[in-house]
Amino acid sequence: MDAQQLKGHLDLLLLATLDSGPRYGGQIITDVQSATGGYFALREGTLYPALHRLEKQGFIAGDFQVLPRGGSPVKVYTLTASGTEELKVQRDRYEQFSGAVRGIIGGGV
Amino acid sequence: MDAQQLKGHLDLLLLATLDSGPRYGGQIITDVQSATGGYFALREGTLYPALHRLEKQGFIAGDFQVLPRGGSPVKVYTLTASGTEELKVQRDRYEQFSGAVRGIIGGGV
DNA sequence: CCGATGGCCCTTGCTTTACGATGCTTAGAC
DNA sequence: GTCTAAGCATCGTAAAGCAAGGGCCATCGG
Repeated sequence: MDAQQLKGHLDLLLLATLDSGPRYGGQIITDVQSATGGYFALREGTLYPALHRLEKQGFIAGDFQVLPRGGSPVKVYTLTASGTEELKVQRDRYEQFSGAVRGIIGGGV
Repeated sequence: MDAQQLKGHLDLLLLATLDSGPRYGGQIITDVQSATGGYFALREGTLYPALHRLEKQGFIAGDFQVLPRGGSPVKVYTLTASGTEELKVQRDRYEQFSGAVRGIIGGGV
């Protein structure tokens, strides 16, 4: 994977991941990796600042919880109402981006 | 358009654009913009450094020419053989990237 | 009871790269 | 000779993912 390739698309991926249910950091990394066939291998230094950005913007909400299986409390992130809206916006923006790229590499124009 | 969205994909767009024929700077900007319905509006400060990168890597070759319509000489860039190879590689990489994104935002997983 | 281990969370500095603004060079018009 | 315009090039800035390191807490082994 190319690091630069991910820039500008990470927020979309995180919002979309949380759209299917709340998760904590380690889970997000695992799920993103498995959902993309191992293509996106997020690092902690990538994930946590991104989560904090999204939380600051009110798109997701973090809450420390103790899991049923015990262990230390983990910070579980949940998509908020405005986060659902933002997901829709970012999805549309990605479709525009994707369509624009196809317009060049696809048509040979 | 989001600036960050373009990161890591610009080289692909430039190679693909030159794949349909040699062009000079101003032409590339115009063609990319029209081929994407105005979505990608490249700036000079974005284009020229990128062209120099690609030229340094041997993927494109620049040559000053005087156009039939006269005027100052313009630097016409042509896709090289290794540039054609690179285009194929980058195209595949984009397909992987796109598939990975779809795996997350599409399936809702 | 106490130290070691591991998972999870967070932070700091680095690197890459698109962008904005600015300047230079050349050719043609007057 | 002077002036204008198009195209080419460059410098500084900012955004964001990455690598590396540190701290905390619960569990495990001695």
